[in-house]
Amino acid sequence: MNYDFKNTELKWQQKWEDAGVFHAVDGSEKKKFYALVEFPYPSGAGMHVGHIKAYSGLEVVSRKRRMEGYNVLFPIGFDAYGLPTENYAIKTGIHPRKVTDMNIEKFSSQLKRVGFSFDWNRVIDTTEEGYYKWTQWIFLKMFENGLAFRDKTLVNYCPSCKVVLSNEDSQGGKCDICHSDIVQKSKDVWYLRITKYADKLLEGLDTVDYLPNVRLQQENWIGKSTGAFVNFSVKDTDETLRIYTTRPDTLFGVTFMVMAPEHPMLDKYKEKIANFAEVEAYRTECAKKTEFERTQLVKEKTGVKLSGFSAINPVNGKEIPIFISDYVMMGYGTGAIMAVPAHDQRDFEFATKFGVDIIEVIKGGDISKEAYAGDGEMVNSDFLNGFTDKKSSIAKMLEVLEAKGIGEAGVQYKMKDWAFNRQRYWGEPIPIVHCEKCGMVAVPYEELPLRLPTVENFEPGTDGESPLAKIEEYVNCTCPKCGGKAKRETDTMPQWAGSSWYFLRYIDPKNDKCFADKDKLAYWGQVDWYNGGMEHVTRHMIYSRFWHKFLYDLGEVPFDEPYAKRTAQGLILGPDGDKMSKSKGNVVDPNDVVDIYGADVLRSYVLFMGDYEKAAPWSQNSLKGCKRFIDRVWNLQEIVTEGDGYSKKLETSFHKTIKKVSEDIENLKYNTAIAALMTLINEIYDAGSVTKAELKTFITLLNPFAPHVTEEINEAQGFGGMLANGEWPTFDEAKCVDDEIEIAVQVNGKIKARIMVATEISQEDAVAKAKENEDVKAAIDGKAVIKELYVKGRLVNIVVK
RNA sequence: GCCGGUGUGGUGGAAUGGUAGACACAGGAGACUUAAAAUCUCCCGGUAGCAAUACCGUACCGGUUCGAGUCCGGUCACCGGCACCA
Repeated sequence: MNYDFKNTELKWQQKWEDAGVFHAVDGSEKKKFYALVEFPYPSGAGMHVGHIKAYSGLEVVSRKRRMEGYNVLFPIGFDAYGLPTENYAIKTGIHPRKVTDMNIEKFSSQLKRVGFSFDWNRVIDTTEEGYYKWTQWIFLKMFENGLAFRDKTLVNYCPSCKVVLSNEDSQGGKCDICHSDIVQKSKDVWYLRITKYADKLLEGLDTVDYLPNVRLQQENWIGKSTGAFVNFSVKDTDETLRIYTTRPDTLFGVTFMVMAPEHPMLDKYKEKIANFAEVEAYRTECAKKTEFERTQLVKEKTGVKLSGFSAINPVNGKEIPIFISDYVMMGYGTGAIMAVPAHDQRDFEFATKFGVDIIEVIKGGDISKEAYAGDGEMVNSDFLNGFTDKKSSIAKMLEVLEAKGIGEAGVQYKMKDWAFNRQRYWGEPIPIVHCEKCGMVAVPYEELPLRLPTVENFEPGTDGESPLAKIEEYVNCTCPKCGGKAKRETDTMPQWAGSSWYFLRYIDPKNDKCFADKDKLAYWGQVDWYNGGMEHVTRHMIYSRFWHKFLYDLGEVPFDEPYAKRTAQGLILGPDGDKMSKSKGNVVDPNDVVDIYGADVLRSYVLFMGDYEKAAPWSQNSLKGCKRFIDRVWNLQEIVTEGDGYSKKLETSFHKTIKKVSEDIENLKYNTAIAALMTLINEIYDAGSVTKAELKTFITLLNPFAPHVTEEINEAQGFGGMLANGEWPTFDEAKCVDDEIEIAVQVNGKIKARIMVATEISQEDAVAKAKENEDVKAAIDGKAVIKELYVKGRLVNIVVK
């Protein structure tokens, strides 16, 4: 009997849709479960099997939860704003709207062919007016609350093309298009003040259940450091040069200071700095370097010593020189550092090259060779000498410094404010108007959405302007405040905007009064389980946690953390072991697999191929193993016999398998769950027959993995109903153990025999029985028994001498 | 450089400190077939042996333990994240 997967799969997909079995019910009496997968970016290339793996994990969990009686929300949508679509539009002249619709169409059909149990009534598209209206709304709330602001930054700029370039497009300091030298140009950009939420984002990690690795990456990204701010006075001025340090214990070792070349104090004192021309030359040199180049470690230190401009070390009143160097960044700390060459390798390299003194203040290293960054006894440090252990006494040390007015405790974060604009067409318009009189004015809420105008030409403008800047009827407007002439902001939001709150919209996707109804938000609450790629755990997840916490502070959402639990799947590599990519030509299209083997085989294979959290190469051969398995499941119908309950032979195996599959699904161990079902089917075939009740249990356990074939068997056998609405099997812990088991017998830890014993055998009986074995007898013959151990259900170990 | 993770057959991978290699792929032998595919049966870490069996074996070196793939210390390799972060 051949299994016709093609027609069967289509048939059940239709039946599920007709019956609406996967629709989440708002406010249902049942317990709720919200499973979230990262919504895809609908690219022209279509989906690859990696997407299928990413969704299959929670697909299995969702199907199991429904059978366990939960009201499950398992939605899908499309994160459709972004560069690839825009670039495709520029190349082909097809409007991004049209391209996006086509791609969404393609992705949807691919997803539907796999039979995912998504709630298709709640699909969202971030580029739809009804959606981005609320993205703009949240932005305006941030603007209103001072979290969205404009500031200057340095960008890679090509003076010839008059275009702002990304780091990727300006490698080696040359423009990718015209190959002329790139310069760093100061530009006004939008920022979201995510740094204000740094501590909340960090503390929130204690209240959620993320994979350890996910948590760690977020902590590193936020990069909190504790230390001190210290004020150095500048000689012959009233100026204070403020620095941040994590090592206030080394203050007596400070022999010079370094300022970032962009430090604003330099311009303020250009009259006083005797060699300002040299400073300017160095700055020009630095401006040519891209951020990428500047952060390369392996280059030699460069810099300029300021003449006529020096500082006073506040701990000992000594005069010390000030340098400028590009190893100090304007973007971290205060843009200036105290240099301690004896105990910081970078300062050491600089001091060695420029011939500055190196003073040891912590014993333990050899400062003639390299800087010593470890702990040790403090020396040459006058009133700080008593503080021997830097970790426990740093707080007390700060008290002393504070009392003397030298500095105070401080905190710094590596995380920077979020640069929130792009000079691109295909993104959410930033709803701000620039008025000559009133400055920046928010577009009134009732005018949202501020629609993205339809244009013919999507090329970015010259001088780093958005394509929108060319559309006069869009740009020119009246100020909502004073009614005078004004110009619209023409930049759009970055790709990360729409995805920062999408999980909230699934809760109430069609609401046009608010982003989501309060009662529905209260009912669905947090996302119970969020799964996605490791590549999104820093930016996307931190950005969305930030937005969510902001909305919580506004009283718009009932929980401060959006995701209760976060896991991540490993990549599917190409058959060659490389990362799948179009350029390498090693991409596997799920449609091809569904055509040849069917959706159930594809679904089973992506979960069976290995540890869900690890990367694994695609293997067309291994796929066949899953095909055989599905066929063998179908063919169980040939050996089905009448009869209720489990047969004597298989009862224990069934209880064990129910337990194993149930637990493995909860622990991302889909591969061993499927393996357990394969083991069970092998046992069934060995037994030669399967009862109806057994078959029903088997197909129910397999249903989350292979829903189509199991529904078909369920129907063919007249079991009634749909498995999608079925009940998850239960097991009896007492029935998970066999009466008799095989245990190993070791002598001095080496296995000598294997014997069958009753499961509940006592230590004495087990040891006695072991000693009856001929091989064991031979091994212990004539030796003194020192110790006898019995590990229940595992082994006997006899230690002899 | 710093912080994580991983290292097991020809391959993907299993193993609460307790029988290493479950499950599957590939390979080999056989059955069925005119033949092939499909299916079914058996074998399948290495060395020696006809075999029973013995010894070796989870990157490498050492330790703890009756017992280590698993725990501890060190080394090497690969992967991921951060990175002149003061």
